[in-house]
Amino acid sequence: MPEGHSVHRIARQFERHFEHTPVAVSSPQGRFAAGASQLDGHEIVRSEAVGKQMFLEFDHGLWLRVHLGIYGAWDFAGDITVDATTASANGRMGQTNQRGTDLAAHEDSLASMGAPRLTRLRMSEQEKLEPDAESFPPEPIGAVRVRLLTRTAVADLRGPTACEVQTPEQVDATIAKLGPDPLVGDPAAGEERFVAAVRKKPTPIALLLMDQAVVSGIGNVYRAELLFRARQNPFTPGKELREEVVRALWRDWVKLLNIGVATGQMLTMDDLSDDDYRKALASRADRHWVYHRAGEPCRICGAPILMQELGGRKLYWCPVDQA
DNA sequence: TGCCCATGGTAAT
DNA sequence: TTACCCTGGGCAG
Repeated sequence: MPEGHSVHRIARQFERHFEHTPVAVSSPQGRFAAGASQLDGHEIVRSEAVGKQMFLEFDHGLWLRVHLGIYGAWDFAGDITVDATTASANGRMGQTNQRGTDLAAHEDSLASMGAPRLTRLRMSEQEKLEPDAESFPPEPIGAVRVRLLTRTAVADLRGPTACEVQTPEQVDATIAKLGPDPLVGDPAAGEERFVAAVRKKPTPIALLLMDQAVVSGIGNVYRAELLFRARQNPFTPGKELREEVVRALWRDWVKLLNIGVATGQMLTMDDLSDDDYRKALASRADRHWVYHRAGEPCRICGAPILMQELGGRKLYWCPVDQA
């Protein structure tokens, strides 16, 4: 269930630890045996994320496309590192509140806290790094659809919605169906595509933000939080939104995505006091404006947050601030 | 300890 | 429209 930010982080792991070295590809679970044999022994030459999809290019021109879906996950083990960041992408660099450095220290400690050479990193909606005393490579845990193994690192994929070998043409076709991802291609062009797509549709903006053909990478959490941050009613048809409002939604998505990629967490309350910000980092609870807060008081006006199923997903909003 | 649900998209029906 | 993927966190008991 990772939203877009996690997939970019996962692609970065492959970039750092799996490119330009032969990869043994197997399917311990068996369901990807045929695909694995097409890729086995080749080198990965490129790792890309577009929205919630990830693409690994192999040196003979074939690609592996993976979509984690609601509970897919990658487990990395071996000589790998967690992505320690400077939090520079979260817009706080240079400010006086020290949050960026707090965050960097937090992640550094995770990566270096007596970390042995062999570590295990689970990347799904949350990230967990733990020492791994086992021998290398470790036994697959659970139903491993694909195992990618190099001399020093291993990545196990479990429970994906999509996992298939694609030709370059098929990759192009898949990406062509996706809306813009702020971290792929020209962000300004992405903004124009997003604005045009939203403003011609009668569909409620809450549905458009979740539509991967309109914009890539937004999931149920970011959708709810973006709409609250913009103080927009989720049911307003896209075509009725003022252009400035749609542009502001895109720019806020760019901001939240960058924070997510830098921190590995969906931090959506960036206007908190320093104290509350540390609490939000420390505990997973209470870190959102409206997501998963049905019945609880709005953090701004106190009105009970509403929840309604829309398009098969739960939508949360404040009936007063987003009237 | 067991049950339910979840930060999705695909494919069968 | 519904089943599937078949995991893991939260929570009731």
